Amino acid sequence: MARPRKPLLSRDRIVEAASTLVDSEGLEAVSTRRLAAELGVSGPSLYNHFRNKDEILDAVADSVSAQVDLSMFDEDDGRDWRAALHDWAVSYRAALAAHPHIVPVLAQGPGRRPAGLRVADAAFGGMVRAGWPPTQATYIGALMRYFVTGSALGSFARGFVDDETAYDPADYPHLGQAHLLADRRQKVDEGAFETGLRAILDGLALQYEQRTPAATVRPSPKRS
Amino acid sequence: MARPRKPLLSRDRIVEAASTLVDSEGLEAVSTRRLAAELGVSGPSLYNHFRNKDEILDAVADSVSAQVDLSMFDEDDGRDWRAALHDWAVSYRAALAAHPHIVPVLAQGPGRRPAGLRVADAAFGGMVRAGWPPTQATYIGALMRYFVTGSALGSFARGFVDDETAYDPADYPHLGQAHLLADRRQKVDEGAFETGLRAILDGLALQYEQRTPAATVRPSPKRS
DNA sequence: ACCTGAACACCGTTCAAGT
DNA sequence: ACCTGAACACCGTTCAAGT
Repeated sequence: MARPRKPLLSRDRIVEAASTLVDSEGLEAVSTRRLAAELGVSGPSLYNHFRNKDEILDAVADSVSAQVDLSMFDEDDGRDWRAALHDWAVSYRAALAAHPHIVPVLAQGPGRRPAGLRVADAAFGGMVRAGWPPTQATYIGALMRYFVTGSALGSFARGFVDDETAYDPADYPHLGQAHLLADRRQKVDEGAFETGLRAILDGLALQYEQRTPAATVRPSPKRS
Repeated sequence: MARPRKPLLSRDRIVEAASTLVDSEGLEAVSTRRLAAELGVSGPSLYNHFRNKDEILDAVADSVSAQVDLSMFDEDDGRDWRAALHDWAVSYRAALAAHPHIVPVLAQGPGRRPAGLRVADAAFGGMVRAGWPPTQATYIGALMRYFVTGSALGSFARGFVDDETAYDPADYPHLGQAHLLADRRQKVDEGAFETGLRAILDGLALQYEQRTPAATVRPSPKRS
């Protein structure tokens, strides 16, 4: 056929097909040839739209970042910084959990992914407006990302073998067999996320009270 | 040559060579053929010692977990749970930071990696002995792992392009150009880790005070 | 500009054959 | 038991050729 009058491909179509493939069969199922076949074209066609395979995967990862709700950081949103951070973390984690196979790509720093940077930017802006010093605001955005991506990636619920005999209790004196069951593992992930999120927010609240009252942008929430 | 009287390979030698290769040239440089060449054997030889390439990488990851200091959870260590958790997190992160290229493998849950499970087991045991209820102790081990692996993996210091013009300020109104410079990024990682760790420990301390004083592991955990 | 087939330099893994 | 070369079924990417 060679070149058709209407392009067969577009970046969006490629990203969409790649996302579907990643979600249904995992990262390793994505080869340029397989992906091209899924799109009804030959492998090298993709190189008219992306420089290489990594850029395609980056774009897939970024499309997940784009689904993270950032409205809690809007100027006219009523919530205080703590509630905003909480809601953000929950939305962030939900977005990643919906596409677990791409998380390893997404977790590797915001790098050159626009939506990933937008997430960092929004959180930073929200914290500064709430009265956090810029340096601290940067740290908060980063540490929340560490925690959320870490929890989405390093889930207890994944990577275990569902064969209790694979884990000798003598090797792990404290870790009961119960911890290694599938049901239990998912509860561990949820509990650990909630516990960790609460601890982070409580701990940040202490730091907020003690912060050097340098930059306040609005009336000032002060301590209650 | 075929089979020599003394085996040319061993699991340890393979893991060592793979680690060196991962550290020096990154994950993608590790192919079974390249690794075998580095060891002076042919590719398929590796399959006498490992079932597949993934098992080799798991072993490399586990050798990093094995370097995490766990002595702070020893029965006769004087530190309280908070100090133990702090020192553990710092040692944990240092171990990962020393081998950044294998972190994506390591971060994917403790799975079937013995040393990874031993890390989880030790932390759990230490928290229970300090008076945390078992459920909370499990959560703490998991959430700390999320945070530490997330910070080692998702570092701001990696994945950025060192070309300021690549990031249009109009796209990220709050994120100044300064954030995107290499020096700055490393400081962000350190600051974010310290700030996050402190927040987690402070927050957990609040939860510790309010915990249901149900289980203290010795003399007898039974409440009834 | 955008797609193609052919080609290059690789992969992971299996397997029969050697000792 | 442990290594080999050959082979299979793949890879990512380049490139000249087609429209």
